Amino acid sequence: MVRTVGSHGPKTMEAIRKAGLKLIHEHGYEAMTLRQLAAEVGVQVGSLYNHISTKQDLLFDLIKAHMDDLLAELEVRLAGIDGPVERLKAFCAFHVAYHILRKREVFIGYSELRSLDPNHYEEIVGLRRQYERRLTAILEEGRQQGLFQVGDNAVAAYGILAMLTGVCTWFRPNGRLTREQVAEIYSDMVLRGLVPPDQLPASSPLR
Amino acid sequence: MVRTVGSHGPKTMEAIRKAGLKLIHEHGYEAMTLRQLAAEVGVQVGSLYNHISTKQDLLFDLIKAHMDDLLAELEVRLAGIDGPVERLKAFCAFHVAYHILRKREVFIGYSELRSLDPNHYEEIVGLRRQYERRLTAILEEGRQQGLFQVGDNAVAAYGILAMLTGVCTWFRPNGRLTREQVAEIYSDMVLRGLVPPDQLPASSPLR
Amino acid sequence: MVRTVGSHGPKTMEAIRKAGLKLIHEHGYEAMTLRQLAAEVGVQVGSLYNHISTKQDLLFDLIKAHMDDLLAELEVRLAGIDGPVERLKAFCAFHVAYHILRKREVFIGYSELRSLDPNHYEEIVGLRRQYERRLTAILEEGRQQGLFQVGDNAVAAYGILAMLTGVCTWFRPNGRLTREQVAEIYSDMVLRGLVPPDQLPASSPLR
Amino acid sequence: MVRTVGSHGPKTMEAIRKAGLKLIHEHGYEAMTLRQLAAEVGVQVGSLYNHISTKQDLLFDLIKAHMDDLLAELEVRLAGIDGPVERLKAFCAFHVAYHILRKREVFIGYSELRSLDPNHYEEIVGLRRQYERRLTAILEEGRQQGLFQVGDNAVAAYGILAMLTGVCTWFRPNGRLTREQVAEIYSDMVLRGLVPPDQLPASSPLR
DNA sequence: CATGAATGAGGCTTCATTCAT
DNA sequence: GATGAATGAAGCCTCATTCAT
Repeated sequence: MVRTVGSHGPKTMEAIRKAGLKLIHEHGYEAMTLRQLAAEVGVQVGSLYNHISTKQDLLFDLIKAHMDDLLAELEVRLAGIDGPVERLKAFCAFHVAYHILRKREVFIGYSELRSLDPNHYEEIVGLRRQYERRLTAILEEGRQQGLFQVGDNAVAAYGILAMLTGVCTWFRPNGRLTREQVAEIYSDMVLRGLVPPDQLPASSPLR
Repeated sequence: MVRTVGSHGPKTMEAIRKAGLKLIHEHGYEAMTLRQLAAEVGVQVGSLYNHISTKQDLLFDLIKAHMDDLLAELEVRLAGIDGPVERLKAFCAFHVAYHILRKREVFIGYSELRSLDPNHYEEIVGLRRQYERRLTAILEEGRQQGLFQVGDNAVAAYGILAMLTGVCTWFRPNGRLTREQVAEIYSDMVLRGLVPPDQLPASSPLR
Repeated sequence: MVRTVGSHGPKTMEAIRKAGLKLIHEHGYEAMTLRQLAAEVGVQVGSLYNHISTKQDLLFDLIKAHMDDLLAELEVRLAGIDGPVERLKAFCAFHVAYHILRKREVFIGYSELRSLDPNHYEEIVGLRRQYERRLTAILEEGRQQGLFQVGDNAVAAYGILAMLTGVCTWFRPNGRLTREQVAEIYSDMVLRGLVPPDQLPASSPLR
Repeated sequence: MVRTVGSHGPKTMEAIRKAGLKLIHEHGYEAMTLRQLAAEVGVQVGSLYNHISTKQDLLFDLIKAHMDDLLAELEVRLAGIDGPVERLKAFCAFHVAYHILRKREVFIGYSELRSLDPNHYEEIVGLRRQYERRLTAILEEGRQQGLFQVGDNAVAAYGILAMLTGVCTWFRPNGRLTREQVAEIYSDMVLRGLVPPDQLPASSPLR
């Protein structure tokens, strides 16, 4: 249990967020105690309340910040990319990369939804729907242009998201495959699941 | 909220398991209290201890029983089916069906792993690996026979499992699609992600 | 700090009420801690919650029981007594006696009103008004019969109640005066404050 | 809720006393928190300690100042008044007026005595006794001159003080009666409770 | 087997107070 | 003189677990 003794002043809030992320990821929100959190930060339990208003609020803050980032970075990534196939590839690559790099936020964002207060829950679910709509819009566009063969638009979106997100479960930074390789493999799988072979871009080797 | 008031005799243990499943699914293991459980069963808290030895043990029992069933039923389903393509289709259909029918067990089996004691954890993870090996074996067989084009065997297995398992997240019993339709859609997506078009069985319309 | 070690079973609730009365009287509701209460009862803090639902509820219970008793016993005391003068004397005697015998309940009933939840507060204030109306009814009756000379009915009632109630502040069980003597002195003062001398009953010596 | 935002300089202490008076009256000393106090003053919690040394000390200051004022103003009021009957009337009128005008100080001075440290408690009780002795001296003088008929000197004093003080409980500034009328009514009641009718001054109509 | 009550640890939160800036 | 953050104790309450009846 690392102890950043003497963390002080405006840095404390950042330390709390970081420690909260770590502990909630490890033990779950319900199982994490503020004693653990305070110890990890290197501070007395009561001092936490100079920075957060409630354990519940800390959870919401973390998830909200994650969702905001996710949406904002996706926007940046898709900007200027045209055509459903290229946009889908970009989406997949982005999703995999983000989910590898911010594994813990992602995990918490999914698994601790039920620990949110009803109001907080609604807000986060709304953001999540916004994100999903980015993908369904691409699928719909591709379908209308006759590029994608999709049994059901929504089912396909759910399936794709679940598959891509699964990367969090097993990816290890120093494993056999690099982040880019994994993104490539997944993008391929998704595209081949949707695009008739003769429409596949030449750049996608059937390796 | 079913409440088997005054449940007696050997039925109580069954009621506890059922209520536990429900409550852990709703609130999570850490968040569920034995008071809630007792109330759901229609019994006083102390009485639970005539049937379970520990809250932790109840969790393990539920997950273990689920894993045993999963493995046993898969065995039954694959029995007598030959050829990687057909076996893969059977696997997908089974996985989807089971995950739809026993949503709560499945969810708990994934999300509450971290709440298990180390020993219990190891045992369950072992069973889970057994299950995954059933899939990788099929993939490997298909690859060796030149039927599947897989970038990476393990990555493909993880991707497939994550995608199929995702069905729990969104499937609603009385929704637009039947269980069979969903199984078909998913099987298709998986097969097309792995099998070169000319190898696809005629029975799989590219609808 | 007396410790009734081993208090058990159905006696515990009674012990809690008794200890609560004592401690709230001594330190005030806000200042009394459940640690103190549990220690006084001879029990762990958590055990209190097998008998009370909340610190606030204990306070309400104590005050409510006191008000119910006060009203019930007054009814008994006034039963069968006729005529405003005799009824006023009986009221005074009863009030003084009750307030001497149940000093602590009385004190708490006054001073901790503000610590009650709004709902509880309203209920108790309603009962208190009922009690005051018993006195104003007597005063009004006496005034209509020309027996009492009262500047203002309500002011007189408040004045009388405040005076009589003040006995709690100073009376000591083994002091110079007996409970009956004090009741007599107070009754006299009240009657002489209201009744013209020629209407005073012969039984009230101007000693 | 007046909020003197940004109160500066020597005015802050006065604002603290005023806010303290209000909040202790409303919630009681134990229930009032320094956070509430600071908010009411329009200052951060820590800043309070530039003006007070302790929460306990603030309480003592407020009560002590009240008692000092009470004694000093009584002295002024009684100065130059001769004869037990007139002095008693003056005492009653003063007591009622003061208790109406400084309701909150009075209330706190009674009800928060028990929240004082032992040393502070003794000092305040001493001052209170000084005040009571002013009344008993008048009663004793009247008795020796054969003007008052008192069953018991001390009991009478307690009774009178309790009655007069009770005015705090119900008087409303814009109610049916003026402060002067109430003082008159109370004085009458007290005098008639003590003075044989033939000794009553002509100025006191038996209205 | 069920119950009700006890335990002791620990949960989140708030408190009065201190002190560097 | 004001501020914000730290402290450590303590607040009420809930928990899983035990056990006599």
